[in-house]
Amino acid sequence: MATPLPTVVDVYFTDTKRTRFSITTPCRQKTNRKFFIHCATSNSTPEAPPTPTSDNNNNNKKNTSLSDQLAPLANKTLSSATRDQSYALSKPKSTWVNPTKAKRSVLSSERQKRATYSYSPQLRDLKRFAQKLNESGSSEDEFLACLEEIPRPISRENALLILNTLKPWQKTNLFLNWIRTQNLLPMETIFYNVTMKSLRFGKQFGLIEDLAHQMIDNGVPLDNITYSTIISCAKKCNLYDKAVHWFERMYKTGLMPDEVTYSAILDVYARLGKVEEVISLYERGRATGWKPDPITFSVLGKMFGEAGDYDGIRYVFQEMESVGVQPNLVVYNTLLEAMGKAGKPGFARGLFEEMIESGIVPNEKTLTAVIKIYGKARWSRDALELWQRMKENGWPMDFILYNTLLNMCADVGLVEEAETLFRDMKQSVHCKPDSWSYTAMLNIYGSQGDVDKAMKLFDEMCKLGVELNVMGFTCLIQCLGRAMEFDDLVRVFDISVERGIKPDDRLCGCLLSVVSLSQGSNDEEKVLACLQQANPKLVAFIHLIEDEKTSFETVKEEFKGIMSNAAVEVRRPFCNCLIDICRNKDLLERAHELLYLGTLYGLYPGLHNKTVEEWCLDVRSLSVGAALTALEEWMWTLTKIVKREETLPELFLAQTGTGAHKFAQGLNISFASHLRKLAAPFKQSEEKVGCFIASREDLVSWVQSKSTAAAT
DNA sequence: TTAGGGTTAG
Repeated sequence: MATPLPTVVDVYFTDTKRTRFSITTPCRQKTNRKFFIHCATSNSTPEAPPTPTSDNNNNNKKNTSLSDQLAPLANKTLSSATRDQSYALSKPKSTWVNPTKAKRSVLSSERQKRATYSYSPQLRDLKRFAQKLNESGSSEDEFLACLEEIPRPISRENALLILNTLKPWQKTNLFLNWIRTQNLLPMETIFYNVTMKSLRFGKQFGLIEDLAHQMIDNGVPLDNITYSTIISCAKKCNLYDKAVHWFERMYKTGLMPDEVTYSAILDVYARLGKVEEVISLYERGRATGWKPDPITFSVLGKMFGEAGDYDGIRYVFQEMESVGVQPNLVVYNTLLEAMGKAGKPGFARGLFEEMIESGIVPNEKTLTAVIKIYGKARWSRDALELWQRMKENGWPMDFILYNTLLNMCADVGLVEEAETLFRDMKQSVHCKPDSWSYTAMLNIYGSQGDVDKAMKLFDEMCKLGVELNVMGFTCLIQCLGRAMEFDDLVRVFDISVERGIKPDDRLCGCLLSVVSLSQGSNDEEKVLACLQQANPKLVAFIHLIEDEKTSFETVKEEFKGIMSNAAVEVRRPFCNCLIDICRNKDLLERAHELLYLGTLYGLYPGLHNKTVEEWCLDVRSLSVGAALTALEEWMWTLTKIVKREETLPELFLAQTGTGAHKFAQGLNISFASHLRKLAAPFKQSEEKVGCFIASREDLVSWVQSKSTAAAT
């Protein structure tokens, strides 16, 4: 569903930074280890730790069932379907405040012990037999016929050996069923657990549930291993509600989860985005003496990363330090990924170096995460240095890492490096270029405007049968549009339609930008016809705004409709292109209306920044047309303020940026030229590139000279 | 993998 379009008022409130939590979890163990995260300052003051209770929790819960004890948890926390955005991370629940009352455990302090078993001495012939079963026909009859030849009477150990060896899941399941129906052995939990593991491989959640019900019906107890297998299978099948259902059932039947089951369910809530529930469960566990392990921290780290919640990530570090857990490779990988998602490339770099210093060797996932972060941050030097280190140290590579390196090259504009890498991939045995690799190359050539190479690649893909997806087509269309090769563009678009590619909002945005480029040429109609197929409403809107008779109210209404239906990430580009289209047609007033509407609906946050000392216009995320419109608007406003003799700051600043992306330069030049046209008193800053500066005196005298000129 | 939990791509 489309995300509702907020107004600036909504944006103001949702963007308001709140201190979401303070750390209340006590620092039980002070360690001397220094996490890099110390460089991030925390304003939160740790509250007093919960007073430890000397008595044994069991004394308090003797007379109540576990499900009664946990009723508040099961009924309130676990079943809560809504996520309160304004969670207060460490606010203790009121039920825990009384320090004289023992806290109820929510998880067992010890992991479930495994029953020991050993295989019979006739291991070899049984293994051979199990192998034969594996190779037998896949029908039930063939399998049962093969079972007739079992070399010896089945014992518990023999049955386990065979169950553990059988694959695929169909055979494991058939064998379990055979043991049960033959009444050869008393059915034990472990038989079911081993079978469930096999079924999980095959993502057979329905069958796992059937087995669980069979256990219940026949009085075979479900233990922590059973529940964690059920939960992890539900997770694997994206059946999170089922995972929650079985977890709640476990509590209701009085079985206490151990740390494995507990972290499995934490992960379920994390994936559901139920951050508050996860924190509540985590802190409840902590408050009753649980020492979480690296897996738990990985779950928490991933959750905060998905939420882009840097405070949350910091909390994970603080908790790890407080508990005395050293991050392992997976925890580092998760937290690196999380840092990237939270938009903290500097901290990610620090964390990566800390990891290397601690002696942990990065794997493909680590390097993929870090290269991606450097690429998105446009840190080409760091990316290239890391790439060099990867080669020197012989760190592991896989095809995802190769493709990530290609994407990084696209992000920072490294064309030759990408070409070399792409050639290496073609020559490699295990990392042949796939659809992702080709798309990355198309992205590079597309951004660079190298039509010949992009089209050559396109032909190569067609010849080799490499699938081209909507993103690949978008890159290609963008490339052809920038090169004004409109006939080829239409041809490529038609091929995409023939291949059943469904145009998404990004492709429409790309076509919209080509419309603005094609204006005034004979090809404008051809491009519009493509856009008409992809998004007819957008074309109707273009016609509407181009008609000078259309009222502002109508434009506003239709604009709202267009933007509400568009994906959030394309709304600003849409608005930018529409403004460009109006300016190309000399519809300046309409351009200003659209900029106003874009601002009203929060598409340009941070366009104006004011402090007592300086006012800044930041047009770095605007198209040329939109930036010039914003500049005009600003000059009009400043003129009015000067004339009204209101308070002004010392300094005025306009930021265009320098086009950190090698492929996206030009705004700076157009902006400078427009400033000259307006004769506005801004000068390119010598210290800060991509910045235009004017003093209050310059501005005031400019306004006064304009007024004098107008009067004479 | 000889019964259970966590990490990589527009």
